[in-house]
Parts: sequence; C-alpha cells; structure tokens
Amino acid sequence: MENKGKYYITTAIAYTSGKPHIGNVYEIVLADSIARYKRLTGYDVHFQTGTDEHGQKIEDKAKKAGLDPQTYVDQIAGIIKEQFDGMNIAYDKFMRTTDPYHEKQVQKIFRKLYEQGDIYKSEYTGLYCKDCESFFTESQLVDGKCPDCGRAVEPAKEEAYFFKMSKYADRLMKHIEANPHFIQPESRKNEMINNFIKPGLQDLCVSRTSFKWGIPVDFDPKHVVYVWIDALTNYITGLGFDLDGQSDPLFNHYWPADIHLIGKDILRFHTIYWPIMLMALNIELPKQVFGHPWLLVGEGKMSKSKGNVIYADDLCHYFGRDAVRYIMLHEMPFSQDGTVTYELMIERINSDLANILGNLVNRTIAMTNKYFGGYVENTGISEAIDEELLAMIRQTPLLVEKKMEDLRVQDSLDEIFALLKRSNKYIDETTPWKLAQDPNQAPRLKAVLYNLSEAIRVAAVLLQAYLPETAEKILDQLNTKARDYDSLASFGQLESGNKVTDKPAILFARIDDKEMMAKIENDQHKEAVTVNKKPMISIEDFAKIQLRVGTVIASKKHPKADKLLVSQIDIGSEVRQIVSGIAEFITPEAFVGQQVIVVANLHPAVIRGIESQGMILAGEENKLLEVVKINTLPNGTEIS
RNA sequence: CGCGGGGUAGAGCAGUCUGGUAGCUCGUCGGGCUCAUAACCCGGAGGUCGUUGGUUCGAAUCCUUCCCCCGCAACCA
Repeated sequence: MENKGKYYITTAIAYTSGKPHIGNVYEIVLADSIARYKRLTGYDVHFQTGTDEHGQKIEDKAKKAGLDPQTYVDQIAGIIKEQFDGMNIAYDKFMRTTDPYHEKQVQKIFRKLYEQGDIYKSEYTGLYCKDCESFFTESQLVDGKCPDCGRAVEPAKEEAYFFKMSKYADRLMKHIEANPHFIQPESRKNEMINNFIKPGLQDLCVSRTSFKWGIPVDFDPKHVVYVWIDALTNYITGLGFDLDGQSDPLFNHYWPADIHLIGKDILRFHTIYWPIMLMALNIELPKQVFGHPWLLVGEGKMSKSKGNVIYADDLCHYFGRDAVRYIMLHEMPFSQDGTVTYELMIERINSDLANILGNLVNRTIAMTNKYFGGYVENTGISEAIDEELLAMIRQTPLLVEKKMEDLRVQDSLDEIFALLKRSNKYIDETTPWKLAQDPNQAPRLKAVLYNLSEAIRVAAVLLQAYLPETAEKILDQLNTKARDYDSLASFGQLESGNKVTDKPAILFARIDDKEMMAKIENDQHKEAVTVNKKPMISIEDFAKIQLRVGTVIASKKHPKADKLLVSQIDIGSEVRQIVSGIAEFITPEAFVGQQVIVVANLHPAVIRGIESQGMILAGEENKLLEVVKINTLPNGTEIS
C-alpha cells in the first residue's frame, strides 16, 4: 500500500487521581478510531496517550491512602491502563510523567527557559487563609472572608517562577491567523483570541513551593515544576526529545504532532501556553489542536454516593466492548456535549448493531450456506436492480474518507451503516428465496449473494477502524483475506469460490431493555450501598453523638446559595440556627412546624457566611430526600 | 450583571455561519415478506422550529425583548 506519510496523534494525559470515568475513556476511544483509520488508509501512525502523575492532589491522596506518592501513582496508572486496554486501544506509547527521562528533560527545559530570560523568579501574591493553608482570589471570598472556614484572610506572598507569556503573544496571534485549522472546532478560536490573547496574556506561574510531589527545579530545589511545563511537554519527551540535540530518531520523524486531541476545557493550555513554550524552545508547533465535546451519561452529575458513576468497564460488562465503542463514537454530536442514557444505548445497540449489521451478516451467510453449501461466487449475472448497491459499494470508502478528513467520526459510521441498510433493502428487492425455487436462476442467485457479501466485506474493512473485533469476526465469517484498504479500490475483490463459515455466530445479541434496566438499577443500588459501607463502631462511639428532637419554628432560603435552607430549631433548652442542603426538596413554608432530629453536639461551622449550629438528619437517594420526622415526642428528647 | 452551552414531531439530534416550500435516527400506526437475531422492506400520522417585535418579496436561519433548561463555578455539618 502507498505510504501517505507520518501521522502523530496524542490525547491529553489522564490525571492519576483515581479511576478514569467514561468521559476520559471516550477521548481515548475517539483517538483510537482516528489512529486506526489513518493506519488502515496508509499512514505511518504514532499514537501516544498516558498519565499525568504529579501535583498536590496526588500528594494528598497518597498520604490519605498511607502510601508514598510513587506507589500510589503506579497503582492508579495501572488502573488507567487497564481501562484503556479494556477498550481495545491500540496506542503506540503509554507515557508517564514520572518517567525519569521525562523528568530530566523537563528540568533541562525549565533551566533553559530560565537562562534565556523567559522564566523569572518573583512572588505570587494573594489572599491567604492560615487555617486552610490556601490562597484565594478576591472573587472567591465570601463577605471578604475565607470561603472554606469563614475566618479572616490576609495578603501573603509565596516565592514562585513565572513564564513571560506576553513576549510571544504577537507571534502566537500571527500563527493562529495564518493557520485557520490550528484550533478546532473553529468556534473555539474566537473564544481564545477574545478572552485571553487580546486582553493581554498574564505571566504564568510555573513553579510551586507548597508541595513536594513534582519535578524539582534543579537549580532551586525547594521549587517543583508546576503542571504546565511538566504535563504538556509529554508530547515531545514521549518521542524522546532531547534539548541538547540528542533526540531519538522517533522525535525527528514524528514531530510536529498532526493533532492533539483534548477535551474542550483544556483548550486554552494547548492553544496558548503550549505553543508559546514551543516557540520559546524554538520547536515547531503542532499542526492542529482539536477540542472535543464531553460525553455525559444520564442526568445530573455523577457521584459515588448516588451510585451512578459510570465506568467504561461496567458498560463493557453489560453491553460488550465494541458496542460501547460504537455508542461512544456514534452518539456524540460533533461540537456539543452528548448525553447518553442506558435506554438510548440499548436502543442503538438493538437497532444498529443487532438488527442492521448483525442480522444482515447472519442472514446473508445463512443463505449462502443454505443455497450453495457456503460457497460464494461472482457469476457476473447482473440486473438493473444491482446498480444502486454497486454504486454505494464503490462510493462508501470515499464518503468515509471525506468525513474523516474533518474528524467527523460519527458521520463516517453513518456512511458505513447506510451501505448496510441498502444491503438489507437489496435482499428484499432481489428476493433470493424466490430465486432459489427455480434451478435455472442459480447463477443469478449466486451473483446476488456475491454482491451482498462484497457489500458486507467493504463495510467490515472500514469498520476495522471503529469496531476492530467485530470487523475481524465478520471478515473471518466471510473467510476472506481481502482486508486492507487497497481491497476497496474496485468492486469484486472478495475471492470467488470462497467458503464462508457454516455456523455464523451472532455478532450482537438483541438486548431486552426491561430486563437490562432492572439489572443495571439493581447493580447501581448495590454499588451505592457498598461504596458507603463504614467500619463497625462501638456503642461508645455512637454515644458520642447527641441527638435531640426539635421543632422547626422558622426557615428561609440561604441568601447566597440555592441549595441551602437556614432554619431555627427549638430543641427544648434552646433555639438553634441550622443550615442544611435541602432547599431543592423542601420549601421553607412546608418545613416549618415539622419535628426533626438534630445532631446537637456538632461543632458549629460557617456555611456560605452563615453559622450553622448542628445538623438535621435526612437521607437522599436518587433525587429523593426525606427528613427524618418525629411525631409526638417533646422537643429536647434525647434519641438513643 | 461569575463563565459557558442549549430550547426544531413522543425521544435523541441535523439544518442556523453562506435566508428560499422543515430533515435524519429511534419510537408509533398500517401494509408487505419469510433468508435472518419477533429481524428485514414499503407507506402513513405527528412540528405555528421557546417568546416578543423588527429587517426582507421571503426568516428555524439576520437584528431585538423576554422566558425556560443544562453544564462549570459555589455549595449539602
């Protein structure tokens, strides 16, 4: 096959703070299908993904887990890799930012940028809360106080290194204007220019002293390199880039990247900071940065306590790997977030994968077996009715290519499925079962089945990019060797005289939606219950909690938060003010007069500027919240 | 005025940049077929394109008023 040149594709690297959810995995599947398509069509592809493993959050999480950070990230990186491998991702390189080679290069890059004056030492000033050990901006404060603890904040300084972004702003602007495809989708381009470049680029803080888990600045070791320089450079260090000119041939061959595929939320870092860094290092810029939309599952935010977090491996468990890939690739709008529900997934799997694709393959192979003992042959007996199908067989690869040029993966799949639908129609038009009744029509029947098999083969060859396992199964069932892209160049490359499999396995079984939904709901509930399982406690532990009966005598909405109610509760001896997150479920009017259970000895806290002196017992599951009620016990009664 | 996205048939979306009789998939209803995974094929019903006013020969599309929904952020003692 003709070599069309090199193609370097990357995804964002996943943060090793926990198991990646479906949205992260979506990006990798998308990249994988693009990479596979490019490979199929003759490109020399290098596909890199990986993990971002430094930072405060990881340091904290490791500490909580009682592990040193390296052990912790090793574990999580393993989990992330498992998730990717579970989706059948054919990456060439899995890059980790704790890789010693990467760390060494980052240090060299940092030093060079410092020595040439692009990075300078200064101070980070902000408002600091001593108790929370955090900096806040003016706008984050609540009533001029710390938003976390409500205490006073004071101006403070922290030593830090900064990158002079503004120096390169003009060059970046010119680059963006001269390369209209640099930022994709187009609509994001103006956002970047108007919101960030035009108002003037702020210098970027590129080091921290407040945590240790990072790459140390070698000439000033109390600083660690902050995320930007550390993470973004993975795209070049993963190829073996060396600042002193000793780069691996891989780097010289594949850089610049043809595309950085990333979530739309980090477009700013990839279209402003990253290009400027490369300019400062005198390295070529990537050709394109593509910010894809988000894949959202079900309604509302995923949260562990609700038990509705969705992971790729769970979905594969329910539906199978290629079905999940299909849903991810097909249900995403091009430039808008896509919402996927279980019901929708089941519908798509049944309609597209089971009915249109699976059933077509099955019925075609069944007929080939039934009428000709499994042998396929092109007798060349054609009729006018064949024309449309044959034209589509020829056209589909070109249509897919056109869509893929713009990375419209969903539309590409639609083109392939249009061919499959046409094939189903072709069966009705030619009515093979009627031809089979007349022995004189055998040559014509052979031609019909050949045309069908060829249509399926063409679709399967193309599907190798998106549903690799299924495509292979189909090509195996057809027992054909014609699987590469060149075999689509002309009609009729399915071998004549081939014998198809005599027992075609079902590619995608139909799913009973009621049964499946019941199963999923059951699992979700179990998950929610087990995730929250807490260790056993003694009666003494429980005795520490003082619960009292109280009556709500007044209640109003929190003026500065939409989910909170501020209520006055009479607990017999005194009246307590309590803030609770129930405003979405109960109106203040309905709440007044109710008898509730109050945790009476809880430390008071300030929530969004209002003091809360206790807590009201309530439970929430699946958007249903109930406050625990008492009917007749007098206020102040102790619950035990 | 925190930032952003969106409101088009029962559901999910395309069409909006570059005005010209409103389209796709699923579902639904009716019919056909029997090779196949109760599948496949054909046909029908179903939309005043969120609202107000405007520009235009003509507006889902351009300008304007208002309403609603959803993310992010904040937040659930």
